Amino acid sequence: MASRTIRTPGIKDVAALAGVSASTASKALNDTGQLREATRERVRRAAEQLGFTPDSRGRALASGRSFTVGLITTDSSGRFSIPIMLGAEDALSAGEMALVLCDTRDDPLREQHYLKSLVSRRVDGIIVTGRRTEAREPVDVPIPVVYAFSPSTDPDDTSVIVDDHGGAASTVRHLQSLGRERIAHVTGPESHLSAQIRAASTMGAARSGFVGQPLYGEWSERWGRHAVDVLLRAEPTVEAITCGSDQIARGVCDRLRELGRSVPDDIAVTGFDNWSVMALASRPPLTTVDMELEELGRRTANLLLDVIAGTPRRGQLVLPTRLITRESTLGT
Amino acid sequence: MASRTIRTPGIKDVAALAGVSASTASKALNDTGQLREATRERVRRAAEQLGFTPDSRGRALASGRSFTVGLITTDSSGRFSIPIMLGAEDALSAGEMALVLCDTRDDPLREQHYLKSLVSRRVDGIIVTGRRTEAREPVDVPIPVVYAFSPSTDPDDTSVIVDDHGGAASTVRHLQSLGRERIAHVTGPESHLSAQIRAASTMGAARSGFVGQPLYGEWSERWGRHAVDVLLRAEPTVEAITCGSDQIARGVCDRLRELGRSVPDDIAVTGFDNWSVMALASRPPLTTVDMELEELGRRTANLLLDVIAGTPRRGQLVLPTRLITRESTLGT
DNA sequence: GAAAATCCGGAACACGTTTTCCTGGACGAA
DNA sequence: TTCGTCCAGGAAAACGTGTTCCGGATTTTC
Repeated sequence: MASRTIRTPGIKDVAALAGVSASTASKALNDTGQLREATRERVRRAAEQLGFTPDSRGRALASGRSFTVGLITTDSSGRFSIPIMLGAEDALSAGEMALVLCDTRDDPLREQHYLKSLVSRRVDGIIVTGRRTEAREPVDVPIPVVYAFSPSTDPDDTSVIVDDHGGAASTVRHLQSLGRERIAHVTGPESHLSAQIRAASTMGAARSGFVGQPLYGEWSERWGRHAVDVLLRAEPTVEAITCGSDQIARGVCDRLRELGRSVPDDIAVTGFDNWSVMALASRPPLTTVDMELEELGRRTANLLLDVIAGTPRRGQLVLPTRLITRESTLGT
Repeated sequence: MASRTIRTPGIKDVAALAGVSASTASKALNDTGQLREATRERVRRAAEQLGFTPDSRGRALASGRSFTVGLITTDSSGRFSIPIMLGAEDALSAGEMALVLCDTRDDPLREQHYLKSLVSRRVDGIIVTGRRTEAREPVDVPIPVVYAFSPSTDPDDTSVIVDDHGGAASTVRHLQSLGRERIAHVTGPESHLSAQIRAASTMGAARSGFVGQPLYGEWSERWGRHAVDVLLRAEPTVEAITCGSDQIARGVCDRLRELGRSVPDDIAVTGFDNWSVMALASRPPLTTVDMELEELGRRTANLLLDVIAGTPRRGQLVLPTRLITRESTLGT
């Protein structure tokens, strides 16, 4: 029993080595209290020598905060949640906050479980994000919550969302500035709010230039290709096609090329998402709308930090999108 | 000063309501100690009535564990880290463990920072993952660590890696079973270990049937398209092309179709990764190798739990891949 | 030289839980 | 009745830190 298990040194060990009390050591390391500089330095050296790392569990207990926030996502496999997550993590880590990840896999039971776990961990706040732009039921926890991408149905909650409307309108204005008037729109399922909004905004911006009706389908290249056939049969004079996603736009480009129509000379095409693997691999590369999701994640995190700090900002914050112009409208 | 700020109820509140001491309440709720069933029930009811949620910070302090593990990833935007992360999170959450996410963005400084933070949080263990299959420097922390995807250079560390060799060989055997003998290989940069290994294994499995040399390039559709031109010029009699990634394979298929060559009737094609957005959108859909990364994440997490529990399993664990057969080799 | 102001550092407590040890009572056996 | 055994539950310590308060020492002031 001579040698006990080695322990990571605590503040008491540091204090002992420096010849002071634990409380003095705490003050020295946190630059608080009234201490002689010499003492401070002595403690610092002792801490360094022992490789002291403060135990944040103790700190959390003492401070009443955990310096942790939870991220609840209904689908982290999706390409929307990921950048949001990364942006949030980035902003939080700057504030010495850790992010614990909870993927509910769209299961309400799992969500309840995770919420309970986060409450139990006394996280300082929670970010809730989803895959759709439809508003979602607010979560019921005694902890600050901010919603990202999928807003809360309660308008008094804090939500950060994408400006689908502005994004769609920006593609139309861009095309109009290039002299394209007759504009069509191909997008995903009509049941998706984002598809509806983008379609409505596109029609609104194109005004009388809009040809036919929005073509609703699915978020796939296959649908994009098929939609071209449908569209050209009905509206052979179309000058530009705005698409609800880059996948659709890529399908549109592929089909147009197969039909011998030049993009953008004959018909200009725009996408939505700036999903690089689609937008850049498309032939030609796509002019598209970047939702700046990573920035959205950062903003969300900072908003959450504000709420935690006691200065909440209620309501929906709509973040602007950015138009990325490439060959599919500009040519080479 | 009559009413204090509302607090979330602690175990003492539960104990008071049930008319017992805090320690008794703890025993009742944890099914430990010697208590009358009636007392247990009384405490449970009190806890429920108050909506009591145990504070895991206190528990962590008392138990010496934090029930938290860290995940260090050098690139979480990449499509390899994500599934690993999700698999790990899945396996860990089953064990009531939380996962804190640390994206180093390939910056050694950030990595150091995160490691320090995780040590400070006294996480029970750390998972380190990367974007490449090359071995990486081990991290230096007094905490159990398991490496996923990118193994540690120290063979005594615990690492879980993908069977690149077996995956490549499985595509060749599949093609041979379909009667294809003359097999070529198009892959990414020769500087990438995974490209080298997949190429070597392909050649080894194809034996004398291998035509020419492996074509090294980049992980892009563009390179896949270009490689077809190079290959057909040099080896017009090739019967199958195995590719180092689905992106390359998709490019290969596209170019072959443009040249009027049928896939798979004239030339069969295989990919690698089973990246659905590539493999399924390709025309035709790709036979490819699924690295089962989510399973890899789960296995990694379970291995870490073993290490934490005190039964480490040292060395490299090579996880098998799964061949997914689709029209690019089978036809319709 | 004495009183007052200032500075430094330590003791004690708080945070919320678990765990170890202990006590008082009930009960059975001799 | 007395002793021993067993059981239910309480008191206290432990985990590691931050903070508040307080006393002693040193310096300043008259």
